[in-house]
Parts: sequence; structure tokens; C-alpha cells
Amino acid sequence: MDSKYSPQLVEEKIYRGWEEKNLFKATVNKNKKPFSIILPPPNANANLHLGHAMYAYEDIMIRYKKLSGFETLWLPGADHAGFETQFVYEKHLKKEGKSRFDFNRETLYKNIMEFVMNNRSNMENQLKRLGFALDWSRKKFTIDEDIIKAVYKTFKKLSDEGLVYREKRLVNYCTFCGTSFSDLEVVHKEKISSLYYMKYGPFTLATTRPETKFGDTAVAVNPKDKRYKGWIGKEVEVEGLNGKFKLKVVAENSVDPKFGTGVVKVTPAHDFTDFETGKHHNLELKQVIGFDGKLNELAGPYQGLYVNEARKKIVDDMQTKGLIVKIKEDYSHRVGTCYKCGRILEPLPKEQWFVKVRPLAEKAQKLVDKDEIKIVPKKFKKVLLWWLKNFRDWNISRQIVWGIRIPAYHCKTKDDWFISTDKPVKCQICGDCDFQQDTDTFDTWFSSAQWPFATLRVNPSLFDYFYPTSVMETGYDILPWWVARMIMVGVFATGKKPFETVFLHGMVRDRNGQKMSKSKGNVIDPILMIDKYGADALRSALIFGTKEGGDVALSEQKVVGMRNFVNKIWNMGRFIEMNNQVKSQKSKVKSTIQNSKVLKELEKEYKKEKKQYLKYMNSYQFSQALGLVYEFIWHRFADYYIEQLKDEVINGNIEALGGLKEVYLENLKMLHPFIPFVTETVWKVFMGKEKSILNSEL
RNA sequence: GGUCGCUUAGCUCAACGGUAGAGCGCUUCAUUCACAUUGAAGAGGUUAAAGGUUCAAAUCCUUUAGCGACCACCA
Repeated sequence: MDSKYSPQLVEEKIYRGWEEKNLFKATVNKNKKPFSIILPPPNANANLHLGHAMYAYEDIMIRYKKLSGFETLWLPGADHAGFETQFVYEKHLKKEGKSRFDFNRETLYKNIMEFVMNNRSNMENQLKRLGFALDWSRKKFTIDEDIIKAVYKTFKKLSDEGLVYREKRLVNYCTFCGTSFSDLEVVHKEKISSLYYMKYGPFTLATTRPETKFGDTAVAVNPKDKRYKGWIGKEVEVEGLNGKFKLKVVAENSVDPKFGTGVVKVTPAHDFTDFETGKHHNLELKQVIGFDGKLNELAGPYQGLYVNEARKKIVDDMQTKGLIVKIKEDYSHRVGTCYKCGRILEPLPKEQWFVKVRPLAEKAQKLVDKDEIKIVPKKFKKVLLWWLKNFRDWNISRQIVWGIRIPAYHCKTKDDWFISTDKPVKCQICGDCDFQQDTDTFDTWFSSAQWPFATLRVNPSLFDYFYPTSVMETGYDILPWWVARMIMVGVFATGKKPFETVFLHGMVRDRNGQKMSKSKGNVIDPILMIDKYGADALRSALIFGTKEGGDVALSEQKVVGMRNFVNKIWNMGRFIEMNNQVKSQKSKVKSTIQNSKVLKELEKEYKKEKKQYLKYMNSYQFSQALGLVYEFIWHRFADYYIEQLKDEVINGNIEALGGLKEVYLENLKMLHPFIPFVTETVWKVFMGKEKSILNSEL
């Protein structure tokens, strides 16, 4: 053994060894208890970041359970990440001076598939660099044929049970990205705008969006507002830019008498509140902004102008006509923006597929509330319950190409839709029209929500044995996007909860607790850290001295610190091994009474350590477990016991050496889930090249 | 505006009802020793503030002050 441990020399070889011996391969073994985790599939086309390294928690659980005698499955996958990926691909196209509009649907899809497939193996290799004990023989891709089939089946079932419907509603639409989103994808941002007070027939009203006035179909006031009570139900004539028009005055509770003048113009086609108002009063839906972000023919001379240009021009013209009373320029409010491109989202009326969420959410709520699905750490239980209680219907239609195309078909004769899991040969409504498939694709999260059962169902015996999965481990940031939906959809589709326990980890921050971002320049590349200090060091740096579910401050210094720990482990082994080799050449020396006492103390302290370790590991306190072993092996075992017995051991005292060796090997096993590479490397030195610590028992 | 959480050693954080801990940094000393990616010794904290419960509180409760995250249809 060298005086220094060099992860660079062994990690790759060790991982290959694990794979070749099929140590990560799960089988259906009725003699063992199953333990399974489905890896949250990383985006297929991107490099891993430190957030992915946090999946080390899953590796810790898998290896620990395997050492504890469970049959373990950790199933890897890759996410096609629909819109995310298409967005990245479009950026890539732009560099070549092209855009998505230069290709037909089939070609674009094929090109993106190629683009993704070229990058996928890179991502997978990075997971291997982290040392993850994944069963690669069972890897799945969210856009595999059988996964698509599973997704279609669920969609059909939802539809059959009345939980999916198609409706024209206001959706959050990004006119730049060219697609709608669900509520969850909308990022509300504080913005300073102008609040325009304008003359509106007999009233003055305040609005931030004068350009939508061509779509106004009513004026609303609060029914309790004495100032305007007399106007309710009456029709008023309004002088506009394109001539005079008439509108009804309606009463609406949502109108705040204290805001502005207490009068609101109602634009059902371009405002969520107004859309509701429109429904209450049966108002016409007058769309004046198109999906291209420009005003349409209803805007008369302003047709063809983008929203912002139109607003300016309209305000100018209104001022000329004396229709603007005043402008409050520093008005601060929140607007919905596209989480991807950052532009302001336009509420637009569009026919989309919606999932009726309430019945699904209520079932999920019960499971979580009664701890039938356990949430660790428990603080997230409240958050999850809040979401399950507040979810509204889920828009699952996306106007993009890269994704799973919705298996809904439009009958031209009857102007109606039917859903079919297999490609239909004839119209299932009228029997012989030239029906057409919906051009939209599913929200990626709709398919991701099905991941735990979709990945396993392809193999029924595997599904029976491993489902519900044991733990779902992921970052707390996607609790509503993913975890909540997996529960809702999983229970619906299989009748069983998708997992027993949810374990949530925190976000990785820089040394000052700041968010890592490219613009701040404080991003740490996990692969670079592995190159420099080894995977064991990086992994344990993310776990050591932290609290489960809390954010982790990571610095290169911390990785160095853990590298030192890993090296220390190596050198303890080196000391024992060196004396192990020479022992046969020396005469057998018996222990003194003093040394026997030390050995007994060691045995006692080790037993206490292990008991506590098991307690921590079984209650998901992994950082505590690691800290415990760290403290024991370094500051008790090495600093005290080895030092006490050192002279004896060098003298050839087999008893002392044996005592140290035994405790050392036991500690290697306890450490293996955290620092798999060095523990395996030393294990092989002691037990032989063909042996693996993963085959031992804890 | 709502919800959740945070405030402990210079920095980043553990401990969550029973004598204040770690990592990194700092000070002093020790190298023919498994490891200087080391060891020994040490400095450094009335655990944000106030009140309460308890034999006992960093830990439970209340209030206050800062900070953060997430959510929200104020036109």
C-alpha cells in the first residue's frame, strides 16, 4: 500500500469491478426483503451538477440496505425533459442561424432525439463517477416506447373516469417560447409599471394594461360600493380610440373599492380574474392579443403591434384625445413570467387538456396526513399537505414538439375528441372521418409523475416484488412539481402508493450559503472535484456536518477536509496491513494485562458505536451516522487505541493486531455506504482482489 | 398579503429537554513514527432579545427584532 490513497488510480477500476460482478443487479429474491429506490432521472442532455451529487443519499441507503441483507434495486433513468430540452436545442439552433420554424415536426423531433442521445451517455458516465450503485441493466428513458405506452394508458384511464377534460380556458402562454404552461411553471416577479387612470364612459378607472381595452366586455364594481351602486346592470357608452362602444356594468365581489377608483374594466380574454368575472356574467370572450404576442384585427389601426409597442402608442393617442386622467409611474405589482426565458407571460384563451386534480389530491392528502407515506424530514409534510390542498386543475398540454404526443384525436365530422392508447385506424366517433391527432405534447411532469410505476411495470414480477418502492429521495424544490404529482397519479394508476417514504434533501450552496449560479461565478463542478479529490471526498463533504433536508454549504476546503479523512482511513488500513504481513515471521507475543484491558475497552466502545450507528441509519440521520463513525475511527480508534497498542503490534502481538483489525474492518463496512471506493479498495487488500465489501454483512 | 423556516465559536453548520460540539481558519509544540492529506496542547460562545413552562431549556411555549425560501388573480 502507498503512503497516500490515490482515488484517481482506483475508482474507475473499482466501479467496473462492481458492474462486472453484477453487484448492483437486482433480482426477485423471495428469501430477502426488497428495498428499492427509483433514481430521479437527470436530464439526458446536460452535465450533472452538485444537486445530482446529493443523490449520494440514495446510494447510502441502497448500500446500507444491501449490507443489511436486503435485496436492493436502484433503478437509473434519463429524462427527456420536454420543454427544457427543446429550449436548449433551440439555443443551439440559433447559433447555427436557424430556428425551430425551419423544420417540420418529424425532422425537428428526430434531430432533438439525436442531440439528446449523443449526450445521454455522458450523463450516465458521470453518475458512475459518483460511484452510484445503480442497476444499469434496468435503465429507462422517459421517452422509451414502453414508458409512452404506460403514460397513454394512464391518460386514457383518467379520461375514462372523467378526470381529464378539454376546455377553452385562459392559460399562461409564452409568446416567445410558443407554449402554454401549468400554474406551477409561472414565476411571479415584482415589476414597476405605470398605472393608467383613464376616462371610461361616465367613470374613471385604473389599469396597467390599456392595450387590452379592445377586448373589454364589461365594467365591474363592488356591489357594496355606494358610489357606483346605481350603475349596476346598466349599460354605459364609452368613448374609445376606435369610436364609441357600449358596455354593461356588473357587480363583482373581487373588485376592491379601495384600489384605484373602485371601477375595473373587464377583459375576460386576457386576465384571469376577468375570465372568472366573464363566466359569472356570461360575458363575451374577445381575444385581441394573438399567440404571436401581437394585437389582432380587433385592435383596428393597432393591429400587428407587439403588446409593449401597442401600449405606448395607445397611451399616446389617448392622451391626445384627452382620455388619460393621470399616470402613476412607480406602480409596483407582480407579473407572471416564463420560468425559462423570463419574458412576461400572456394570459390567453386556449383549448387544452386539463387534469381534474381535486379527487386525486384528496386521496394523496389522506395518505400523507395519516403517515401512510412518511415524509422525512417531517417539516416538509406540512408543505406537501399545503400543496395537495391547494392544487388546481392541471394544464397538461404543451405546444412543443419534443415530448410525448398526446394520444387524443379530433373527429372532424362531429367536432369532438377521442382518446386511444393505440394509433387508431378509424375515427372512433363518426367511424370514417379524416381524424387528426392533437399536435400538442404532454407536460413533462405528467409523464414524470408516473415514473415509479411506469419503470417497474415493464417487468411484472419486478413490479410485484419492488412496488411500492421503498424511498423516493429528491430535492425539496420539486416537492409540488414531482413528489405531490407522483403520489396523486401513482395512487390513481396502480391503486397503491408509489413509495413508502419520501426523503428530501436540501440545495447545495457555496461556502457562504449563497445560491450557486453561473453569473455569480461560484459554481462548483462535481466532476472536477472528483478528479481532484475523489468521489468519496465529494460525497462525504455533502453529507458531513449537515442536517437532512437543510441546505448545504459546500467549499473546496470542505472537500479537501474529507479527502484527508479518506486518506486517514487508508493509512489505518496500511498500518494494520504492514504488521499483518510480518506477523508470521515474529514470535507470538502475549498481551500484558494492561493491553488486554485496552482491547476490552476498544471492543466495548465499538459495540456502543455500532448500536448508535444502526439507530442513526435506520432513522435517516445519515449525517449523524457519518459523524459518529468519523469521530470514533479517527479520534478514538486511531488517535487513542492504535497509539496505545502500537508498540505491542510492532512487536508482533497477534492479539492486539487482531483486535484492531476486527474493529477496523467492521468500521469499513459502516463507512462503505458513504465512502464506497476507499472502503472497497482496502477491503480487497485485506480479503483478496476478488472479494467485495458489498458482499459482506453489517 | 399568506405559509414554512432560520438566527449557536472568526466562517459554514451540528446537537433539539439533562455538564455548549464539528469542519475549515487561528496560536504553540512535535518529524528517522501508518498518515504533515499527521499528532499533542490551546485560544475562541451569558446558543438574536425579552418573558414563560420545568428539578433542568440552545432545545418546549409566547412576544419582539433581523434574515431567507416558497406561494398569491390587487386590476
